[in-house]
Amino acid sequence: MDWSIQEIARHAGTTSRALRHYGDIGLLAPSRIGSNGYRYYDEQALVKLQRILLLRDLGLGLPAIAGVLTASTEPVAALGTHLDWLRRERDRLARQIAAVEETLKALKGGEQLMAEKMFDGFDHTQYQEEVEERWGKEAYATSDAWWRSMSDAEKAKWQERVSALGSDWAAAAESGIAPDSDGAQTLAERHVQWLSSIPGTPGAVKEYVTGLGDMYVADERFAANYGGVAGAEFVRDALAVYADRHL
Amino acid sequence: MDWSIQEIARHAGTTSRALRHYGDIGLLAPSRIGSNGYRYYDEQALVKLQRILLLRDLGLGLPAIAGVLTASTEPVAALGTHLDWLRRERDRLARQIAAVEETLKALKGGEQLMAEKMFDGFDHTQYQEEVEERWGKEAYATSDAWWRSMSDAEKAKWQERVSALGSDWAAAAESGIAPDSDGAQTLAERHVQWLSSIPGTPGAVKEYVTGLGDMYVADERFAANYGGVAGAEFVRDALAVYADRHL
DNA sequence: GATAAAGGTTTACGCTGCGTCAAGGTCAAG
DNA sequence: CTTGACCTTGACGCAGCGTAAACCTTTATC
Repeated sequence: MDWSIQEIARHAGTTSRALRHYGDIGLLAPSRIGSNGYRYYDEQALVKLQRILLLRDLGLGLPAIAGVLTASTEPVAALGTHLDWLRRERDRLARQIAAVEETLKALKGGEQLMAEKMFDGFDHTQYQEEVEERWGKEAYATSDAWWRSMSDAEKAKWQERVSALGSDWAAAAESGIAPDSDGAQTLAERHVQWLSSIPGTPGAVKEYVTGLGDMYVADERFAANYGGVAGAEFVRDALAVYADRHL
Repeated sequence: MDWSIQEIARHAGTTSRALRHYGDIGLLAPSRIGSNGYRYYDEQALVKLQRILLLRDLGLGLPAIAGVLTASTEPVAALGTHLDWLRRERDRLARQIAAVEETLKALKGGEQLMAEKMFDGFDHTQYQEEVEERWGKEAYATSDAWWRSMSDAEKAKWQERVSALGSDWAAAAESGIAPDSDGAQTLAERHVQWLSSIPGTPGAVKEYVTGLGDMYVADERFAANYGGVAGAEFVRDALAVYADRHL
């Protein structure tokens, strides 16, 4: 009482190719192989195949399925792990959808929306003098050209990154951890990397970084981005430690 | 004013490997290649790279990004298409999560829950005589062994499929479409495939399929699964047409 | 008994986006 | 001259099969 590969494939709602694949990876061997090389499957194999397909429908990977089938893994454990992964994936997708929606909205809304929010409040024209004075005209021109070349979508995304960094700093400052703690230093590293990604700036240069830290504290327009003066002080201290250690 | 591959990679927050990859696929070429073969990137390249990374962060595929960069695709269109895909993926994940959760619940809940709901109301012991009479003792024994060998999770999944099929039939019947319409015939095919997946049954045999159709109408315990007698009649007619055409 | 239609076999590339060796040049520093 | 850091070009690996390619077997038909 057995079936050919096509027959069992139709029975179970899959393809002969998949069955050969399962055979290749040792997940489900034919119950019998004819002298002509044909694969034949019996009822036991069909039952096993249905278990495989069921678990696969739930999204489990073939190795995980193999674990369950050989009883080397508890089904509950395997599905539990899998469920965690599914939920993380769902959350990731949800965030990505939100980001794309925002980007699209910005794209359709027009350009000038972004102009004021540049660099998260760091308007190019508004701060032009300051930047030129501190870092030279060249730096400003380069940075400006860079910003202008970005599309709205890119500007929006940039904004997102900037504000994410800002709120992370604010949260860290409020949590009461030390500026030289691992958590704060991780943020400092992100901050420096972010700075380095702006063309026309000195990037990861000690004086530049510490100088900026001072500026954040001194100028409340900047401080606002990090949860006020207290937050800015935290940022400054963390950056100073980081610069001292790595730059 | 240009950077080495590592430098620009750190600037932009990616890896040198990715940059080589982008070069290989023609997405972003180095602005200059030294006599030693080293890749160098200038500011224009950095800007382009940042656009690439931004779009990639939104989940766009590299080919789609290439389309946007070469201005052969509207960013709004590309992101719109992408958004649709993201949403479908999210929905698929949500359904899968629900399925896994249900399966887990069933697994943890114990075994006897399923025993009565077998075959969506088609309890083995309850209908044993009927099955034996119609299809012989062997068929029943085979089918029974098959069912018993399944885990709760598998039984649950099976239930799900059965009830999905039933409600699809009921909906089709109520929608007023003809039994020989494409929609109904698609369901008939699913139905036959489902039947074929039960070991010990004749499977896709004309007499078996049409006979079952008659049984669904004659026995209201079965008819209930398809939205009552009217639904069962619809199923019977659709199956008859299908059997006539394909079996 | 010849022939054609189904169905079977193995072998192997393709897809996504790089990570990760492998094997070996280049370059600045000690 | 030697390290060590950084660069190069291949090329495999991953998940799960889809999809030819090239070639037998079995089955149905004439």
